[in-house]
Amino acid sequence: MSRELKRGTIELVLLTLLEERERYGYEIVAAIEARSGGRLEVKDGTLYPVLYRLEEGGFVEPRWETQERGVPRKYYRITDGGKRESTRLREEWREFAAGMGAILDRKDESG
Amino acid sequence: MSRELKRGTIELVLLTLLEERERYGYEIVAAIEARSGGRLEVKDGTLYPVLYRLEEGGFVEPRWETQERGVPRKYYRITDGGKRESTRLREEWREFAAGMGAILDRKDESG
DNA sequence: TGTAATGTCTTGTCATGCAAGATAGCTTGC
DNA sequence: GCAAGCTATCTTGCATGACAAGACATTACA
Repeated sequence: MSRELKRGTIELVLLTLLEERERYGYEIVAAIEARSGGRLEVKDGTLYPVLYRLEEGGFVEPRWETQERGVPRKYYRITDGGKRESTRLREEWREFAAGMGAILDRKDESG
Repeated sequence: MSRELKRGTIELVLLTLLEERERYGYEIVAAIEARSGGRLEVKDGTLYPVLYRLEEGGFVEPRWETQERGVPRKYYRITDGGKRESTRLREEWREFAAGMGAILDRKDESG
């Protein structure tokens, strides 16, 4: 999938997944691919910087969890501000997708 | 509308409009805004470089038309290769939008 | 021993939308 | 005559962000 198409959408994807429950980065990467039926893929080198941006914006909060075995995991929880941001971004996405649809799907000849 | 969301979609929008008929740049700017119901807007400083990329790729061909009055217009015609590219980009967009929908619209709790 | 999976993080690169400006012809109004 | 505004194309430089590539650490399995 084109790199450029994803631009501006990853924040929304992350916030949407975190609205359901706390998750850690590595888990999110797999969730995105599974949920989208393999249509979307986000690399970890992309994901972590996005999580930091969200954290700086106050949209998510991290929490380290040490495992009995294995590497420690950094869980992210969405904040109230994050939920509002998620709603805003989702609306923006819908508007954009509707605009694309209006251009791509039109069958009449006006304009 | 967010600048980032548009990335990677403008080529498809232009090719789609040019599949209907020959158009010139200034006309395309207005058509995009009108067609999308104001949801999409592309600036001329964006449009012309995109047209050059499409021309370099052999997807469109320009033709100058001198008006009886007014500034000369550069009309662009889509090529066969451009039509194939348009189909390819449209399919890519549909896959991407479907992937986004799968993540944003899911109501069940699996995954 | 080495290979792969899990897990987080950083640096540098590249593509591209657009702000801002230039250029030029025509029209309208003062 | 001249300013303002619309039509129309073009260029330069900047900001953004996805990601390739690598580092690092732990666990598991051959």
